[in-house]
Amino acid sequence: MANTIKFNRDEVLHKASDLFWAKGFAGTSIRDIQDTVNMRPGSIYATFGSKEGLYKESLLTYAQGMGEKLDEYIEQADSPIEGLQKFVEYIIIESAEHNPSGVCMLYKASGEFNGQNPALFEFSQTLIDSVENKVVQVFDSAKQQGLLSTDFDTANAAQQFVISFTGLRNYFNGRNQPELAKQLIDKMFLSLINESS
Amino acid sequence: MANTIKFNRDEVLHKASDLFWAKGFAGTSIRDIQDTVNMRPGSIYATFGSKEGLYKESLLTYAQGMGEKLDEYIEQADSPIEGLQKFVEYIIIESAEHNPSGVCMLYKASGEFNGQNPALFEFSQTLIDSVENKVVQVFDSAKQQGLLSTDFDTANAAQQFVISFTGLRNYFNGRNQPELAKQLIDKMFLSLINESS
DNA sequence: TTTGATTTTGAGCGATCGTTCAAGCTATTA
DNA sequence: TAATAGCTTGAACGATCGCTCAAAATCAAA
Repeated sequence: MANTIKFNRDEVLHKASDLFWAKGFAGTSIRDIQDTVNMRPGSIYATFGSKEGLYKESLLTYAQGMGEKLDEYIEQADSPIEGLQKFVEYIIIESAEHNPSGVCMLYKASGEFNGQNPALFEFSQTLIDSVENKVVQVFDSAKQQGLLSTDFDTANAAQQFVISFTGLRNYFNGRNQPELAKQLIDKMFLSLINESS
Repeated sequence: MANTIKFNRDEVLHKASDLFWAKGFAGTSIRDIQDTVNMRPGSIYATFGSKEGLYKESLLTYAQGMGEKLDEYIEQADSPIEGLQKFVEYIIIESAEHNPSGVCMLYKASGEFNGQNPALFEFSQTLIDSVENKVVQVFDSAKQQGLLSTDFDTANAAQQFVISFTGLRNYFNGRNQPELAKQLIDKMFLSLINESS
């Protein structure tokens, strides 16, 4: 009945996501994309509409991928909070060198688009909010399992977590000091547990 | 003997700095620069060499300007640490709306150039390091004035400060919640003082 | 095997990019 | 006042930008 689609949408989005993550929206050209996803401009535009459309889906792909990674770490760990900490160590220390960028793509987007592209800025903010909400659920889950005191403020802890995590991630962008990073991550989780109850 | 220079170098650099800060390096065109600094391309290139050269000087101008602002706040305050806190409140709360960008230009640069432009990345890292060094001096100064215990770890406090500050700044990028910001800044300084001695 | 709906292809559009440079202008000196 | 050194000007270069679309290719249904 028709010609069939040759590319794998998810694969293309992951590759585009990594490229945008590394080079930013303005710093990435459609020809860069063509080369890394092996598609011709006509197919790209037929599928994603525009550079902005492709970026939007790429950012969502990034956020979902991170969410899934976090789920994996939590599932494998003995407790939700231990899983969260292992996830942080993975992001800041283990995956740091082979990652497209040392900073969170969501914050990179938020910083690039604030005041420049309201639609993409708002979209990035929405995803950032969903991250914080997800972390609240992690703490809630730990609380339900009796791993945190009953007066533990999970919303406050999630907020502190997001702030400290992005601070640490920025600090170790381009800095290769795994043992220091490990120290500061330990310290961060200690403060998190102690100061929210 | 010759025609005279018509522009004010410092004024031009501050305007270029604000533009680069807002739009990023890749997102800013020389024609954008021409319009905001009111210079023709020939003059710009005769003065700064290239877009990269102008950016480099603009980033330095930003860092110096922030350093001077911090000095002002410290001079006006009763203690160095109070000055530091007022400076943070100025950056995150007061100046937030009329600032070119809600995130630190140094970290924006660091994030944009890591893996893309080694020269500019290294330059941004150098300036970031100098910020941390400056904050160490602030804490040292407070210590010398007897405002901190003798075993207060100023290097550690400066490191924690830089991490928390950038975390907070990113968190409040595009978010207008001054009272929450004030709360979290207070909390940050309390932790800073208590945990480094 | 033919038909036809659908996807892929890639040359190329107009706009904009960073940058150059010959020509014009300006203020000091002789 | 004429000469000249140094700055400003802006047209224009080749490259690249995001994007379009007619033509070619593909595969299932008839």
